[in-house]
Amino acid sequence: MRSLTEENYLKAIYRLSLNKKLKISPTAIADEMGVSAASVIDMIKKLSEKKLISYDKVKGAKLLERGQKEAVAIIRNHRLWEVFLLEKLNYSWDEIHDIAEQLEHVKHPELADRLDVFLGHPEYDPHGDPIPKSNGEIPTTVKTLLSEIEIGKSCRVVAVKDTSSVFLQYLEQLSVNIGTKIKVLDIVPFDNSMLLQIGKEIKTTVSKRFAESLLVD
Amino acid sequence: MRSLTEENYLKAIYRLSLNKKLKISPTAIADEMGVSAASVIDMIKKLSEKKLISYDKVKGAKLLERGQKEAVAIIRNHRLWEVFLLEKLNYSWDEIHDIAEQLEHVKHPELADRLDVFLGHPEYDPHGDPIPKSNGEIPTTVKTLLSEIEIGKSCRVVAVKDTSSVFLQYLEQLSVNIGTKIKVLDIVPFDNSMLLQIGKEIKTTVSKRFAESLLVD
DNA sequence: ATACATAATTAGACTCGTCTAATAAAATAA
DNA sequence: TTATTTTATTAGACGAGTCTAATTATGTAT
Repeated sequence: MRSLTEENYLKAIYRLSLNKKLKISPTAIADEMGVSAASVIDMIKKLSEKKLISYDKVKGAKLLERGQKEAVAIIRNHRLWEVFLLEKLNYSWDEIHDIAEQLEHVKHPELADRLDVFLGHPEYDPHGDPIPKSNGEIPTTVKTLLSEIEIGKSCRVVAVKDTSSVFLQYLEQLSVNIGTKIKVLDIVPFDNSMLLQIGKEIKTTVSKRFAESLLVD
Repeated sequence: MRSLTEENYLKAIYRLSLNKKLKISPTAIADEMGVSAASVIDMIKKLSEKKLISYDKVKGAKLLERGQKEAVAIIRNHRLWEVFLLEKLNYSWDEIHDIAEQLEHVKHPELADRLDVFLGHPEYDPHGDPIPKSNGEIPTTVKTLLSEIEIGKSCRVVAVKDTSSVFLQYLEQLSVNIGTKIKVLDIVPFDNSMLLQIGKEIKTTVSKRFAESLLVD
């Protein structure tokens, strides 16, 4: 059985490991978790003893197979719950993270899988991050920015990159949601503004900045 | 902010308070929680200081207004999540309790209310316990045992009282689920067995014991 | 290569929730 | 009413996870 705290350390180390360049030092983990370096050292000892991570002063920390598996499972839970909160409970983008942070630690065999089925096997969470599969495999992120779509092509919104409320309100105004179909009708060469057909009804022009904040497939 | 442990004590005291006769003594709480009496004493001090409960050696412990409110909120969460797990994730009766035990502590304003809306304002959880309203009001349990239904009357299954797997499998075999309509066609005076019309298809006789294990409205 | 700065580690303390063992108080039985 | 049993309470310890304040290593710049 893994404690809440241990799980959070694994998650933090996982997150840091995504940035291949960076060495996962005690201080890096301390910053990520908002605790003191001393606390991190203690936990590193504990997780190493449990063979969840390896640690060496020069190379830093690294998830071992079991630790990696557990971290990914938690991320999977987190992202599935985010989808649930947004799609089923109509929470907004900016609220779901904190709640999912709690839900991700609820443990029961099958829970993630059942949630996955219930949600219709979503591939991305509402922030555009891929949802790991049951076996721990993480679909290589092929999410595309709307700004990369060519004239004449259509796509569907899978996530937002910017979650500021101004942006979200703008989306709402344009009736853009996850799943909304968008066709790129034209691109203005001057500033790369895009003329879009949003769903069936709306036709509008958006800035390059806007197009770089929407993820589509 | 309430700790997990504090919440569990409040819940335990609430549960004990339902049995009006019983004095809520440290030992009673210890038994309910599966901890030592010494631990309970400590927590009683803590909860009293926080004005969540009152305590007096002779009268025992009692929830104060705030404690009561918090306990009921947790129960509400628990029961709503149970409905979710059963109805949406297709978990079985005997699995939902343990998961709900974890989910009930997830905190966010509106979470319970949104879940309530999503589930269509259920009145009972799958064990037949009433789900407290948002304002803390608990619908007075008017659930009836199937055994109390008169000949010729119809009712709908709202919950089960017995959650043993033999019983649940029996129900499955009879196609009895929450919501299933049952009409009492006859009662055998000898042993109070009941002849039932279950849904449209099935007509069968069940024992008194069976009829006392099903809750209907 | 020495000096200064940063990072890692250790030591010791604190809080929370738990325990066992000892003691005090109350309830019950003889 | 005294003896016995049960319950409440206190004292002291422990593990988990945290902290601050040393201390020791490591790096970096001059």
